[in-house]
Amino acid sequence: MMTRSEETVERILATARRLFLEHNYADVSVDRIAKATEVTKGGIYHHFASKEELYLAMLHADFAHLGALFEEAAAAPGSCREKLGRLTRAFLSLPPIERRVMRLVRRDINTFTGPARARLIQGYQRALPERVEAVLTEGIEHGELQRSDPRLLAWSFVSLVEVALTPYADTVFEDLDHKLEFVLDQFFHGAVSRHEEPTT
Amino acid sequence: MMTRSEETVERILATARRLFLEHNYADVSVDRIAKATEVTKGGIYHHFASKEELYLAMLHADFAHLGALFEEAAAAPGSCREKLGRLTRAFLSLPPIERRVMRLVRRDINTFTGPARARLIQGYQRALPERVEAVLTEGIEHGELQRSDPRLLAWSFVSLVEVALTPYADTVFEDLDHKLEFVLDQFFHGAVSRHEEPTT
DNA sequence: CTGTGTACATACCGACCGGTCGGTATGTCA
DNA sequence: TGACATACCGACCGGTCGGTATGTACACAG
Repeated sequence: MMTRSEETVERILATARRLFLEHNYADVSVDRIAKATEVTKGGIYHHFASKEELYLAMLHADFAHLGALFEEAAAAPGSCREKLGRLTRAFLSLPPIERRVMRLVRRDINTFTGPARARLIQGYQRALPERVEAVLTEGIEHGELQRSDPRLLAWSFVSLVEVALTPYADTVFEDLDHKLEFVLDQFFHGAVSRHEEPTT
Repeated sequence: MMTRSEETVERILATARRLFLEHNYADVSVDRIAKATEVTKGGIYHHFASKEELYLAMLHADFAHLGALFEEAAAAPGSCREKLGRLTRAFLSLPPIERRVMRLVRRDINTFTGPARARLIQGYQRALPERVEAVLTEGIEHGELQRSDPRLLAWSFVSLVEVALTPYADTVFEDLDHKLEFVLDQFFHGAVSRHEEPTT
């Protein structure tokens, strides 16, 4: 069972997550988080040493959570494409608020410097791009993919997924399956006209 | 010849560009720009109505400049791939500071709301993604590319170029040509092993 | 019932920010 | 040379922010 303290911390983190997703790091004041959580600023500073620590704690918790999810999706057997498909499906199936956490890093990364920044990047890398990279490295070794830098490919893939997350993309695709197909096809086969017949 | 006023404005814009590239919009105070330009805050507010206007003026000037450059690169005749190649080469050949301006929008976009935000997005869209989209639309009509949403493809392509802009990418590729080849190959043909022989 | 630590609330500080404003130095033209 | 505009300075204001110092309600141990 949760102690009252733990529960308060969770409430603060949930509120902070929501606000930080909607606004800039700088535009979300500690007092604002406090009021939205129905706590006071003093209450927040009882649980967190600084605004920065609160922000980082929130992000790293989500990184750990999402990282485990992706790990599981990539672990099951199958081809490179199947693994990436499962991983991406897991991502796209997340509730929007959790999904968008992964974009926060890219947005607010310049707010931090030094070790905090390094940890932030590392946390993000481990949660998503490195999982993708592992799958791709395997794909290259098995001859499924041509020899290319796996990290760069991983970033390309993640970028492609992010494009599919835009509101505009939702107007293009009927459902998640079509969206997923676009991402995978574009990544694996590119945009050129394909002349080979479908393997009926 | 430049008047003294114009010259000062240019100096302010140049300093602002540098600082805004290095730090968040919120973290760059008007006073900071003033000190770095060796002007006072009052001096800046003589030329610009607000911090926001200063920021937007800087970005839109760059958008116009870069947009014209890309327009020219895409205008010359050739296949879809050749056009994108020229456009991307023009981009990659820019001095780093000008190149990175295009990433600013994505980073600071959440700082603004309402019309300023809309204009910002529009300015960026017109300068880069729409040029790419035009080339791709043509490519689809000519049968070079498979039928797919051109805007989504354009964003995918731009994302791919952005990946190639990371410092890590510089450690992977020997020179600009290899980098360009990676971007184009990945976009047009994807990551799978290609079994067809090279067209000697 | 009393002591003691935890979990907050309240009040406040110092720094800083965007923006204003009165004044001044430097022209430019009549 | 005087009238006026432009370019710029520097002090200042109201407001907000992150962070702190202090008070207090309450759970639980003895």
